[in-house]
Amino acid sequence: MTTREPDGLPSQYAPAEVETRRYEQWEKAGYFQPEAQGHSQSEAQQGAAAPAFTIVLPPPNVTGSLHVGHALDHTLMDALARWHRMRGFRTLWLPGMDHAGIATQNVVERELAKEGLSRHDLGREAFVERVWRWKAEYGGKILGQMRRLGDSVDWTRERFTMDEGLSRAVQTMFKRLYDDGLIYRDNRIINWCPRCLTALSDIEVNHEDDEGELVYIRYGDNSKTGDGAGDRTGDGTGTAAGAGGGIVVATTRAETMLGDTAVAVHPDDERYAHLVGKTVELPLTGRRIPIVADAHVDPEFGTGAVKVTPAHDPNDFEIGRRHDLPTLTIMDEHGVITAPGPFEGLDRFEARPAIVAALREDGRIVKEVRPYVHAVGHCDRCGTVVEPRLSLQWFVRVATLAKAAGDAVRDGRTVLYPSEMNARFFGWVDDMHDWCISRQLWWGHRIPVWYGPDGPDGQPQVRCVGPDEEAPAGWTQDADVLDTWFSSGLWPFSTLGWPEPTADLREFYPTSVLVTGYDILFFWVARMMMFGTYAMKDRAPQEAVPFRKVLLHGLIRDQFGKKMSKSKGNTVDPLELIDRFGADAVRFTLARGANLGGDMSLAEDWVAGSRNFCNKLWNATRFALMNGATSVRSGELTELTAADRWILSRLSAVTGDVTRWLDEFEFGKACDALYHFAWDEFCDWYLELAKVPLASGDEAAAASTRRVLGFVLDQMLKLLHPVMPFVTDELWCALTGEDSVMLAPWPEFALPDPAAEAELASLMRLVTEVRRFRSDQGLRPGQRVPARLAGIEGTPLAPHEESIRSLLRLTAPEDGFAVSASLAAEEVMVEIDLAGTVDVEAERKRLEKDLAAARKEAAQTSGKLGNESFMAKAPADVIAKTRQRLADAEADTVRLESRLATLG
RNA sequence: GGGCGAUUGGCUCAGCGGUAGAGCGCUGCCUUCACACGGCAGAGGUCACUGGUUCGAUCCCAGUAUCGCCCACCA
Repeated sequence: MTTREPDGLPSQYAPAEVETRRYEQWEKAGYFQPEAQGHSQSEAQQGAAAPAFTIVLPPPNVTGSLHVGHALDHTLMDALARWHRMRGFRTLWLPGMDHAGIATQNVVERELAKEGLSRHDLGREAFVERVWRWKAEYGGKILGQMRRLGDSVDWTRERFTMDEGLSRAVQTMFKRLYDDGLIYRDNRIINWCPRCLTALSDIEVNHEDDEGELVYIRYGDNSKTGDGAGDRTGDGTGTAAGAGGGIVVATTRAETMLGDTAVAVHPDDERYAHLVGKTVELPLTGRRIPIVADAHVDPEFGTGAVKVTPAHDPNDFEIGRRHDLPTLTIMDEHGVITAPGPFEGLDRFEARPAIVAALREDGRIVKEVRPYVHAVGHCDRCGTVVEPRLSLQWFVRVATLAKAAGDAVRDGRTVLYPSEMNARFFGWVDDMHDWCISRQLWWGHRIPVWYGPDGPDGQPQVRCVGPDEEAPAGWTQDADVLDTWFSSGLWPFSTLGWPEPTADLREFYPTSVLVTGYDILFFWVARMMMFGTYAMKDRAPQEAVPFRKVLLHGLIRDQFGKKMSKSKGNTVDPLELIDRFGADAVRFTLARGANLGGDMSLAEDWVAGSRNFCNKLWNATRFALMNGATSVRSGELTELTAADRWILSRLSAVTGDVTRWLDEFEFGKACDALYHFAWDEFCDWYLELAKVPLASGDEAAAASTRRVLGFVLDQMLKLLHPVMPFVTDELWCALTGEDSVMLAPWPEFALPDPAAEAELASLMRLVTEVRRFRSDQGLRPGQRVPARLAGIEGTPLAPHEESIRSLLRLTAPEDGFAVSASLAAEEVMVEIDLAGTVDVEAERKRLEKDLAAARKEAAQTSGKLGNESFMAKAPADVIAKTRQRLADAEADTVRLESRLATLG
């Protein structure tokens, strides 16, 4: 039940209204823009320009909506941005979106299909126009969702990979690479998606284990004697080339045999040495093809003989080049057989069994068919099995670019977190294939190359056209567009105005940190580093890299540790969680689970737990306000009690810890530290202790406590703000009367007090001990019990007698007080009058259990101290600690024995 | 096929060469005047297995098992 209290704050935090109002206020005030952040509050930085802190948002697909992976990504980025803003950095978090070539085109094509149209019915220009219309209407849903999360991005600098400035950047980059000979066009085997009808780069292909068949086929015919291989075989050279003659090859893609133009064996393979240079007959076709020797062949695999299909397999293509074999294309772009004959017009997956069946008509040809599980490439976008296809495409020559990217990490100009990712990164950049960048799509950046009339060499003239150049009249532009990742690779600098020498580029590049899941380290990070170091090569090397740090966080799994996927139905919608628990709760849960390098699981229960934490903060602040707390500066903290000095000492520790953890991207540890400080130390102990002076009637003591309450709360809310922006802003403003905590200076408070910590630790041990007794005795928590704290005078706990009595609900001894139980704790004998109702058996059981534990501990530690090897080799501090443990255990033993004795 | 990581209470995870931690869940008591989205107390683990190094191993090393991820042009 929510009741409205006199202080104006209801007893439960209601996130929805606060979130909407606060976000609007922040945006309106311009806090997200570095220009409006007013960097004058930090004395340390006066006179000097505030340092810049930059994050570019990994641009989500224009087709996308916010999933829980984004929510984690964004929470970490926003926490970093907010933290740096509070520390006085000119902070820019730049948002934007990716045009997502294939994904977007597919979406719009599906929409067209509902109208019975294909993109070809519209034509290129109208189709692209239609995609833009789709974008205007439905695209970018994710941007609105980011506001719900509280993302403090600078909306005035939002960019899109297809907007005019970025398109110029793309064209400029292409032209520079082209002029430097780093872009070329070639006829090569590329990954082809027969459904999307476009080339794909290696990273757009996912390898999955599929069940297939390995078919052993005998090439060459020994039913007739005569030329070729047949007449020399059958001489016991093994099963491969054995009885029956010819040569047996193994294949998983039987249909490609129609395009075979050779059989290859290893040059050192003695089984086949006599066949090299001969020809065999290719079944079903009547063609004779040569047997060649090539070192690529693995003699151990299959029969050691490989069919060679240069037009349909990348390895075979290379073999074909080395041996000058013809390329025979037998399939069209849809994966339909085009080779004349009975299989023409069949889809590749229909042709495969059909061809095996046809081969089987002659019982001697198919030697064996065995089930075979092997990795097959699938289109990243639609899942269709990728077909290697020979075609004319554009490529980036990556060797030098990739090396530069690798060097940036090797030199420490860019640091990966966690560093375990270095090995993966190097493995990738050091062995990268040339990047196929042309796509047979309509949605994307058109390749800026134009073709004219034939030149002197009989080939059409080619010209790469820069952004400020005109193509010669009458020439035609290349029909293809660029891979989406080409433009995203420019993101850290194209968004800041490159290639123009803008002020933003000067100030905010290199960006400070890139935050992303480790799954796209290679997709995207490596490319940005290749392009960034190249585009900025006129800068000093350490200023050329696109980011100084890369934070790679784990993936989010469900509560059972399983990867989330739509097909499993175990996805979590972050917006629904925000609706139910509030954005701060979702953010805190994600940040708390974010351990460097580790994946995290997400369950609703934890979000509920974080929601409870928000509410705890809410009520702690409400309590403080109801008691007249206001924020003060640390200089106003005077007349401090031990409890005050204790909480201030703990605040000092958590301030240092949180700052350090954030600096190391250890969000989980920072959140844990704050959670325990706020809940266990501040709420459960300090607020309870504070009730004594607040209610004491001693106005000086109450005023001092109000100041400490206000100060600690003020600092604590600031420390929490990067991760929980909404609730902290609302509460901090209620406490201080300021407009927003967003630009409040980050706490640097340090007032450690070991003596106070020791004193309060002693108090807590005593209180806990007596509470346990009370619980064991079945006393209701609220029940007042007469008690005497015998012997407290002169101990460090003496000043706390009133607090102890308050925490334990102990009343002063009155007439007729009779000790029915006494517990020795912390040098104090707590004598309690239970009016004779003490449960002796329960107490005896408890004491005997504790006594057994204490004796065991004493025996163990004493044994250790009697061990010569231990005493000789263990370090002094360990021995000292062990001695202390023994002393404690012995003291406990004595104490417990005496308590047992008093039970009678 | 290659590389990397994981294996700790019911669940999800921290931790770390020297007395096992958290959150949630669980048990008992309690509407004590900030909060039942709460308070207090409590139960629960031979830190995957087998060896090794060490005075001492959950932690270091080797091997085994299981799981996960990334990379991959052996047909």
